Amino acid sequence: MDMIKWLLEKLKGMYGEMSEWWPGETPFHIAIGAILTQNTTWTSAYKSLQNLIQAGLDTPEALYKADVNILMELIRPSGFMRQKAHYLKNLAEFVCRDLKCRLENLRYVDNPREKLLGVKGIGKETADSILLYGLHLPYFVVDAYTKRLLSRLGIIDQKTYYDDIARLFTENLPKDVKLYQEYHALIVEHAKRRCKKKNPLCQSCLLKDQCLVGKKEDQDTQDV
DNA sequence: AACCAGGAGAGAG
DNA sequence: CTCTCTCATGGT
Repeated sequence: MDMIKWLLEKLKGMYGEMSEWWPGETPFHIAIGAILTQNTTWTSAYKSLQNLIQAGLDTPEALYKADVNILMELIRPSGFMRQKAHYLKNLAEFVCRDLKCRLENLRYVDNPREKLLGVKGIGKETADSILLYGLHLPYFVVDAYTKRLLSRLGIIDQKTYYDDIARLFTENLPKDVKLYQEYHALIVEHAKRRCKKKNPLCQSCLLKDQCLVGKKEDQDTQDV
């Protein structure tokens, strides 16, 4: 009855291995990308990230000193430029002030997750993304896809909290960073493939979390 | 031409 | 604590 492990095997069978799913040369690049990709596609976030790298604003020091108006132009492609520009500066300020300008030092402090959550602009998913993909620490990333998929499968209901969903994974899987990384990647990869059919219960659609065309939320909790 | 994308913060009740 | 609103741009 371990749906978590069952789902993992199912997804692996469908999409194969997901190695190096989150590109990034440095942990700080991962962190920047995590903020930039909030509620946008990775391709858009990637353009902004490249702009920052090209402008030499991809280090905590440079970002900390950078002019916000310049930042806003560079990250325009990924949307929400006004707030994200400040979010990036908040991140840079935190890293410089509390971590001696090295994000890697977050490994050696107590409650690294709480420290990240203290930065305005870094919520739970962003924090966990930084920890898991940037610092290779065993935190499970939960996003809207994860929540929708699990609720569609009847494993959880729609109002289950983030931390409870994350715990569902960590308690039913070996504590393995690579495994956490791949599992989340598989869920996102799966969600990106839009379902052609409209029947949410058809066998081929069973795992699709966007079978209900045009509906962002399930309009009811129809039992299977 | 609506709809959504690898969310988060702020405000109201 | 639980909704609801806003934020911006780019691609179907």
